[in-house]
Amino acid sequence: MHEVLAVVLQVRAGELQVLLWRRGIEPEAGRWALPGGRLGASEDVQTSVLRQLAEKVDVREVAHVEQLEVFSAPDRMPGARTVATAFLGLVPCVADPEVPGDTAWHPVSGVLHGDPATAFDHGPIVRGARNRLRAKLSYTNLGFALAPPEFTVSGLRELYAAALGHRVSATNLQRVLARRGVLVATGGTAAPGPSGGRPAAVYRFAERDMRVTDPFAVLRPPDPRQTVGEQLQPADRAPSS
Amino acid sequence: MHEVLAVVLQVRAGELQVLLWRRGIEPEAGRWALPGGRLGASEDVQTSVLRQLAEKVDVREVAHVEQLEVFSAPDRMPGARTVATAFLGLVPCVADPEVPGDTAWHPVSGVLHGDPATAFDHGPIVRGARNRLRAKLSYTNLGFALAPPEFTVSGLRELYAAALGHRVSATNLQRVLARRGVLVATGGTAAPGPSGGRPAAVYRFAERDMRVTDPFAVLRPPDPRQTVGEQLQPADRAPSS
DNA sequence: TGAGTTTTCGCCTTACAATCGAAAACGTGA
DNA sequence: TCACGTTTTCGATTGTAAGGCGAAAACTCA
Repeated sequence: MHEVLAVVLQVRAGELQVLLWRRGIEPEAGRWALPGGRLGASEDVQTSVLRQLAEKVDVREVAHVEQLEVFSAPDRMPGARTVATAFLGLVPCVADPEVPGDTAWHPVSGVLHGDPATAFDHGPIVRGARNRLRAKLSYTNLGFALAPPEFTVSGLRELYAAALGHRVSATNLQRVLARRGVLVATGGTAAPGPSGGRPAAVYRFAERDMRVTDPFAVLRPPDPRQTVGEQLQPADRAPSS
Repeated sequence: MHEVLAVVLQVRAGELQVLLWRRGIEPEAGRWALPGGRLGASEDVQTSVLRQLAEKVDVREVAHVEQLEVFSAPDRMPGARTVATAFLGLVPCVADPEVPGDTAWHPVSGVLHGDPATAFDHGPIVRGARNRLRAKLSYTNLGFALAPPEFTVSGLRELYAAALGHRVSATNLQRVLARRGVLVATGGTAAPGPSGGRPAAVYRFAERDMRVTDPFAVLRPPDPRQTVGEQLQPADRAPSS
């Protein structure tokens, strides 16, 4: 038996949260589980996870999906042996999808400390998803999947701080992402807050597909034409991990 | 049905090569396939791929194994629907494992151009493995899995050049890896070549387990104690991708 | 108009990769 | 034995990018 599981993450109330549903029946009744389900006969795993997610949230609100890892310990679940392919899904913070009654958002930091208790091996899966998100926020333009279409630098700073779990300098964020060509100024400005202050410039992400922005400078080809063997293929541009 | 597939890579004759076996029976008879096979009932996918690999090469020669990706297109193989979990395996260049008669090493650059022809979707799987190796060579100490226990900088340079597919500066390689604490001088020197020259210093890798050495400087915590939410767990040190 | 607030910009420091050149250590051949 | 070529290693320099700090800009409210 093969199942797919989705770790859907969103920054809500200044905190990184994960979508879980409360199991009503045994085994593990009362514990919280990741959305997902059985892989269908005529779909691949990515199609399957998007289909199953549609039962929990509006799929159009999921801005990015990628494969995480296979969990296959024989005893990871009671009953028939089940292999799980885990996915990471990201929802922009402006979306507020309607969720079924048994489903709710929970802060990731709490879940990783057992609050609330998770079913089966779903806790480690959430940890892996959070680690992947943190890493990719640093060397890709993945922020687009957490941010609204347009935003201010300080708004984006709060998103990054929540997702990364540490302070982020707005000055640096602006400069680093601008130099990499990730951020583009729209020209507009946002209304200042109630206590005044200079109006913030409005930005958007240049692209809304994931792209590696930090080409691991260490061992970069010294000259584009000095590569040996075959040339770089388009598929090589964004390694899945 | 679930199968595991291994992309076993090694630098041989100055070139990155992959271990393939020639299919003798239909379907796809005569084409070259990745080693692997059916997932057993009482093993997880990593155990399974190591077990199946033991039939092709001596497992003790595989210095590093990691999960790549799940391939699950319903029509990826004829017959019963089969989901494949692909793995990357690395063999040090000094090893020369005995392989069965139907099995042989092939240069990755040729395989990616259809020489020799590969079975099913194994071509794209090899491409994914090569891309993963190239990326991780740059920001981890993964070189230990391709190199002999002891080596000279110029020897290591050739390995990196073969795996990465572009020229690598020996001077920079030495300094970058030394500063990161990846390389350690043994104190010994290698015998000079037939045309003389200064004897090269002998180095080894400080660790033989994969470790991320470039902590994505961009959005690093400004101070270790300023992280919000939970602290970093040991499991967070080496994200699997 | 002045005080307070928030954002933005410029300068400085630090870290690291890449390049260049010199010095060190060896073999070969005159 | 001594000059020469070869190969490796080390030091100095340059360029790029990130992080930190503070000043200036732009707004609200009293």
